[in-house]
Amino acid sequence: MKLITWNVNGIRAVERKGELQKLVEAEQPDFLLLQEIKGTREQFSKFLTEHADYEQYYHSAEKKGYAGSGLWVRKSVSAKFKGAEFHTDVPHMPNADEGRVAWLSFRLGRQTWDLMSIYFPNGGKSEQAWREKLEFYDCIHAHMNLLRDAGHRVVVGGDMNVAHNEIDIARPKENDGKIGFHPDERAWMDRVVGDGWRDVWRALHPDAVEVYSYWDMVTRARDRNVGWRIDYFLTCEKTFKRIVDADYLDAQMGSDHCPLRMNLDV
Amino acid sequence: MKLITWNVNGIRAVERKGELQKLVEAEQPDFLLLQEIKGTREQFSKFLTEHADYEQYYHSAEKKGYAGSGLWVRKSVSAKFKGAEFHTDVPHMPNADEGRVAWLSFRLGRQTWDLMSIYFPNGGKSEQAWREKLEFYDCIHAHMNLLRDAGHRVVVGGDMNVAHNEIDIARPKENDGKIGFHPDERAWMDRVVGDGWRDVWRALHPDAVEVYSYWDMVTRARDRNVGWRIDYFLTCEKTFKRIVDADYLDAQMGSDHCPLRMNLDV
DNA sequence: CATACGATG
DNA sequence: CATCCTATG
Repeated sequence: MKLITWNVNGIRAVERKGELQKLVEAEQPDFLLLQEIKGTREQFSKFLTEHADYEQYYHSAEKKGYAGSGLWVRKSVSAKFKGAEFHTDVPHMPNADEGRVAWLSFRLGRQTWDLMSIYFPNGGKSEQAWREKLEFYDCIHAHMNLLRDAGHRVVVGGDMNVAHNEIDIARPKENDGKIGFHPDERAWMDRVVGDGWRDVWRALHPDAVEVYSYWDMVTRARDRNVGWRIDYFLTCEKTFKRIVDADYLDAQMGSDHCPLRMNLDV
Repeated sequence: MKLITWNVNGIRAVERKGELQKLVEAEQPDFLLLQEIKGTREQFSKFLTEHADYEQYYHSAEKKGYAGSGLWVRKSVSAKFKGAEFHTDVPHMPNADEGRVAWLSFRLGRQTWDLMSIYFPNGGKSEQAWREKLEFYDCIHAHMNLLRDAGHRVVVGGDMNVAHNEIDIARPKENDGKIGFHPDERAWMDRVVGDGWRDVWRALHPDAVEVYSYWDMVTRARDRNVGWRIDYFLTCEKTFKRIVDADYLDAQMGSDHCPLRMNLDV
């Protein structure tokens, strides 16, 4: 089972550039988790809404052109699901109108799976936005635990807008305390990992350096690989045991983020 | 003496495309009258503000990125001026904060010249805008008369946002009564011409058809030459006697308008 | 369709 | 630097 998560920075933009098509054709993922779709289904082309091979779910922000998330499932895969449900609501979530969660729940055999595509807030807009980012972290963490405690297999993929450790960021000193590398955010990652959740790619590559998923466009940081690893797959232990591999697709262009892929032996 | 008037639809855009440079190098006009510059001097490049061969005057709107006019004078020409003054104010003008007039007054020999670059209002935004467009017409007409009555040689060039007669528009029937071909606007042109002002190009080419200066971008009307002749040079009789020729430069790209050129034997 | 703007990242 | 938005023509 192949899963990819990608912050597309405008799904219409990556489609216009042909980059989304390239990814889908080359990888043919079973699940594609999307963040920052920046639009609504009504604004999207048939490729994004009536794909022959995928069921395409979106959760758009109320505010036009802002944030939003999505989740595609290969039809040949979803055909095997029982009782599949698409959700967008997580209890006690701030920013509930910003379309940050696209969540598919389904049964496969006797197991219930929860697959969540999440675009965590940036939090740099205002003091209020920063407080809501921290709330958002706790809200998601609590919900992940709840699903796991119910015996589900849980996968959370997306742009978490935080680099966990110094190894996950090109300029740790310069960014210490800044949005995206603030102690309070890093402490959340610590708590989540300490709580038994696995940062899949890092767990498989504990010592790998200079691997990032986001680069600042203003400074053309991608040219020099001055990046941040802020896009993750997090899974419960039981799911992690099934992981085959995970890789950042850093050759994929079209966005200021690159996709993260993982394969699962289900 | 070569004069060109051009509604550039954003002077930074025509510069970025290299089209303004092409026009200036190919034509080397003595005067270049500009409309819809859409910006301020502070936003402009050295090419637009510190040209080796031109003095470059601008009148920008208060509202950012909106309207505005300009006037370039070849330095070798302005060197012969006495008492040159750049003006932006015309008495009783509505829309006085929209930068619609860039006006150079100077003496050459014993004669005083007034050369005005004017971007007339479109008037289609609201009822209020329509009323102000008609006011603007009268304000300009009165001012032209005033200068002429003072014994000046007067040239007004710009986007007048009205097609005078059926011959001046590709689809007269469909646009009858619409903004830009409304009886009240056409009547203004009638009054101005009846008052001794010359529509220079039309006076030289009374029967020429299918010659236009503006084409709708939405419908890609330029491909089919479905256009409007709304950019003019108007001169007083005494100036008209000195006109050598006039032509619309319809091969000039970069804007939704093409430039109008005229040569004057001074 | 195209040039501007402003918000957001 | 790049995605959206809206206003304007």
